[in-house]
Amino acid sequence: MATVKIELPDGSVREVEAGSTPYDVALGIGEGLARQAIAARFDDQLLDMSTPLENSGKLALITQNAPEALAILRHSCAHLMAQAVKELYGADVQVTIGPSIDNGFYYDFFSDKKTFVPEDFADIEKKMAELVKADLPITREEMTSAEAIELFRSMGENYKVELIEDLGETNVSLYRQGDFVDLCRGPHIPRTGILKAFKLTSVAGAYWRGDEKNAMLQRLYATAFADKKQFRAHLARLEEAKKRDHRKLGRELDLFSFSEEAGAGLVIWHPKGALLRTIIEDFERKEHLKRGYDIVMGPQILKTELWKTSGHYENYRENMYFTEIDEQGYGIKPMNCLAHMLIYKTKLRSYRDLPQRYFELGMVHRHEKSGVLHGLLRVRGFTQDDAHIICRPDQIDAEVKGVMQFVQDVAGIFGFEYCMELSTRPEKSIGSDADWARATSALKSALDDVGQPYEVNEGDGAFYGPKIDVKLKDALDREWQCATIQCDFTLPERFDLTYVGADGEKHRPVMLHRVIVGSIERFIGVLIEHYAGNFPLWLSPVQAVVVNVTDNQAEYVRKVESRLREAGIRVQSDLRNEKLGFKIREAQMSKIPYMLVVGDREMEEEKLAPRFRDGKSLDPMTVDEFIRFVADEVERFH
RNA sequence: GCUCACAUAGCUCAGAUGGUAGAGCACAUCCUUGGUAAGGAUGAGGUCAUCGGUUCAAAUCCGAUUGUGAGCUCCA
Repeated sequence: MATVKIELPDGSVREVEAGSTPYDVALGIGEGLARQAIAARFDDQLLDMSTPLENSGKLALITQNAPEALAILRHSCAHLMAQAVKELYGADVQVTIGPSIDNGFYYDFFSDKKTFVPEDFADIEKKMAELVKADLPITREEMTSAEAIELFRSMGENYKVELIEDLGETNVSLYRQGDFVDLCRGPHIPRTGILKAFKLTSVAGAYWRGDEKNAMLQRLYATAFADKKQFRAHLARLEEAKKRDHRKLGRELDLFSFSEEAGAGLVIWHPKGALLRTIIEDFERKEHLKRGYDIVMGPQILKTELWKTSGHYENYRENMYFTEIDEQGYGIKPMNCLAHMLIYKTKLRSYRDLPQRYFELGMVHRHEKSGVLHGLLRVRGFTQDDAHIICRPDQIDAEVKGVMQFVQDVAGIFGFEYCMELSTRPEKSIGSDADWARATSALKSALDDVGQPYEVNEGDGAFYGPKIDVKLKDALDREWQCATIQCDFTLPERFDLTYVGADGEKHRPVMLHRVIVGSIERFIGVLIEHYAGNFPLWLSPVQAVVVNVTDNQAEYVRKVESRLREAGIRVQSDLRNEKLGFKIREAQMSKIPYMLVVGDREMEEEKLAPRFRDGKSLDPMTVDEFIRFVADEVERFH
């Protein structure tokens, strides 16, 4: 009998009969391990515990707690859910695909008879639990594509037939558990009994193969974990995210609202929200001036012809709002670049004048599809911290690096981690192949030079050029697209921008579109969730509230309030006829950083007693001391 | 835009099977002057998102519209 040599992760080598399975190997090491292991990695391939090992190689057993175990477990759980659905609803539904995703898994079903509703979840979960209890073995089998097509066709599973036909393989693998069989690459756990913690979470529509021209499927979302403890931790995370939801906090903190009467996706900023915006916008202006940008402003509407010149009319029309007055068409700007082009063109530019960096906090309107709107994170009118850098080709590299540094500085100030992505030419685009290649390599080399790791998204660029996207990671480790740097050779061409070079000839400049936080609206939404509404002192719209204990101190409180306000502190006083505890509670719930308590004791000493929103308090201090204290803290955090 | 669900007082939510609405918080008035997360009493607040239909009768059933949510597709 032939033997093969199996090397284990600890370096030890076991010699086993050819055709032994990972399960056999695991059993040879220990029964506990054999029970714990759900799949195996052989060289670089993932295998089932029951796959025969015909060659020598490195074998690692994947136990339930291994990093790659969760995806396998969830994928198997998706099969379990599909099995339950088929047993419950039979021929009324067809199965399609069911992968594992970040926080769980889903399975897409087609049915024109059955519509899934959340009330079905309990039935499906119950059936899944039964199948777990039955502890069905999950087995793999291989057959030719023709046989598999025959099999699925006989079962009426047309989507599976289509999948196999498109795969174009000679052989495919199938997994079987009880009466349920599914086309699948694997690997899978050995038995259904291993699945312990799962829960259906939601139902939603999804297009077959993600294409809106295809049939709408019904997607059942669910989640699964190796054990109940991890499952509870996941639910706690969801709970935390829900508490931080900027739509909820936005209302509670009285920052902004939306109005059905005004229109969907149009933000209405309340005093505190508008103040917060103003603080961020002032910060932006200061930071841009510091880095050699010029502040400019363009009009809200520009003639339709100009949008034709820029290519927006061709490529972006369906997202634009148009209006017509005196038989002249205008487009409401969805981007800020046009006016910046016009500024550049107002005079002859020398190579010595470049780069020109035009910065605008520009309000743009885009008709986003109604279904994508989401609080502040996706709106129809928003303000970009937009700039267009018009430079010589030899300056691209330094400018891109400058922008990347800017992004990193700002991310640091707000306490975000970040990652970057490079997006290349999409199908619908303008410009020559050569320009695209140059622009793409310019961005790439800037990324490479600073040693910034990045992912590449093929075909994800803007219609006029490739881009670097920056994703911020918030306190809950969620990613948000904010900054983007886009390289554009096309617009200078279309607008015939030129500069006079050292040689006295006219040359074509290059343009970089870039935003740092992206949209002020979205960024504030992200900030609210990142800080859970507890803005750092320098951002808090209300930094302190002066609270009296009894009416006796009312006049002194008013005096303190005006002194603090004169010192530039954003302060309120709360003189309402309520008990101290009540006022403290309200101030704390509105997440005001400092509550300044004033009773007879403080009044006599001309002091105030600060208390932080986390409940900690400081020793009483004078008004001047508090003013210095606040100035220090603001200084330290930005 | 597509699929499914939802829309009752400023907010959070009750209101089987059709018979013109209720709670808590918030708000107002009064009492209370109370030292670090809710003092008490009284009161005012709703064309049940909008429009249409079915019915003797609609918050409740049906349709359309608007808005919202979860996704899909798209995106700052």
